[in-house]
Amino acid sequence: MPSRSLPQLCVVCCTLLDGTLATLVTESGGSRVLPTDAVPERGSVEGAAEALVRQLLGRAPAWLAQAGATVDEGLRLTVAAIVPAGTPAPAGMQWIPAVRAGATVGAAGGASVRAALAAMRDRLDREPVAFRLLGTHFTLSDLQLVYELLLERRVHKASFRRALLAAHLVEPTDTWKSEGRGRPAQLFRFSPRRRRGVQRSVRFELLG
Amino acid sequence: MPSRSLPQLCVVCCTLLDGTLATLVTESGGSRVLPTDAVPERGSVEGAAEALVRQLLGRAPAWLAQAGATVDEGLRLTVAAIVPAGTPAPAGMQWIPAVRAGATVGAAGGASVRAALAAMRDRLDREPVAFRLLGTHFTLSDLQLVYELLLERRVHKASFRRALLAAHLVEPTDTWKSEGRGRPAQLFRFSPRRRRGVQRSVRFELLG
DNA sequence: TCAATAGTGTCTGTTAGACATTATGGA
DNA sequence: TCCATAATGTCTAACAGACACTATTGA
Repeated sequence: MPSRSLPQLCVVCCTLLDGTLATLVTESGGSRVLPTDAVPERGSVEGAAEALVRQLLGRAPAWLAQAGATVDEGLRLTVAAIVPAGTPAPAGMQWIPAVRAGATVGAAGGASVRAALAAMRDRLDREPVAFRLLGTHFTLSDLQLVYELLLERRVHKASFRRALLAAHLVEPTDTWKSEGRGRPAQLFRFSPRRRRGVQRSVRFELLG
Repeated sequence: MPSRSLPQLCVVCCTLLDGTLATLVTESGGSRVLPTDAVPERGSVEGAAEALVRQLLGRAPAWLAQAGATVDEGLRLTVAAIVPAGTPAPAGMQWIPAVRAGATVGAAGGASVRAALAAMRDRLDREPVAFRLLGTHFTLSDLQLVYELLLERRVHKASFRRALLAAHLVEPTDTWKSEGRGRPAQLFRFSPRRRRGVQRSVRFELLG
């Protein structure tokens, strides 16, 4: 039987750091690579990715999603993971800005980072991606920042808040956060919808 | 080295048949299974899926997308594929309605079918999924039917046509299709947008 | 008082969805 | 004539985006 490289599992672990999206990389002899492990023979892809994050950071990710598979030099699955802001990087690892990560972790790693960011963006309106990047309590400005980072575009403040509250997706708490200057911001909690809102129109965002 | 089952590539090949979505299955000793091949050691997942469809049906798929990976008993990648309506099933294979396929091809196969349908639905507004299920020419009623099949909900006719034409996503031809009864319908062509339309609002379709 | 950020009220143009109506074929 | 399907016109409520404004803190 010919030697066949084992399928690899590559995790793009993202968090919020200094107002930007950051990705976990391991320093490996001068260069940086994404954390990787072998795909197990039993279980699930998500379970293996969760175990890998837990082994690296000491805590389970708050959210996970598959982001694609490639076979350039052996099969390689990419999983996007989210850990809440404030998780420290252990020795030998670093949080680096996601926008720079693509150029830092090699060609295959860069493709994985882009695929993971796309997976998070595509699920932003169906899964609690933004809420998992934040903690349990957050201001609406925090939440808007996360949406703008993931969508890579500006979001209109008044419309954002209106739609958010109309969907009953967040609920206010009785605490406020003061950041030095400016009016203190009210803290909100994630409030999962009971039922899917009526989806009305059909979107055509099609390129060529 | 322990024997390790090779990664499998499973294709959920869909087409339009008698006004429903149909999926290609192979008859294998009384039971039906999804077409499967080994994942190659070089190349790409999409390339391998395309080759498998070409080998089965004698033609390349009109569209492809990865739909996920599972490791219940060995690694298994699922790819969703589309071939245009009218492609005949070769000997030993069958088109069966996609809604029934989930219960026909076993547990793992059923999960693959559901994942493939979800992949098509999720990309419906970004990629020409519906147009690839149809031929080069189609009526707007045909197109609306495909959207309704993939979204699994009714679509409002007037709004659908308005949004479609406003996006310049289709262009009329000077031919009409008559189906026996009723007024003949004008045939349209797919007309890819040059640039992405301005994306405005943020959607919150979030469940719990 | 000023700068900075949070949050709201109002207006306007766009559009989704409802509904009715016309158009055009076959039986 | 009747039926079936295609296609369009109009109305209304909802809503996105713009803008201006108020609110509340620290410096």
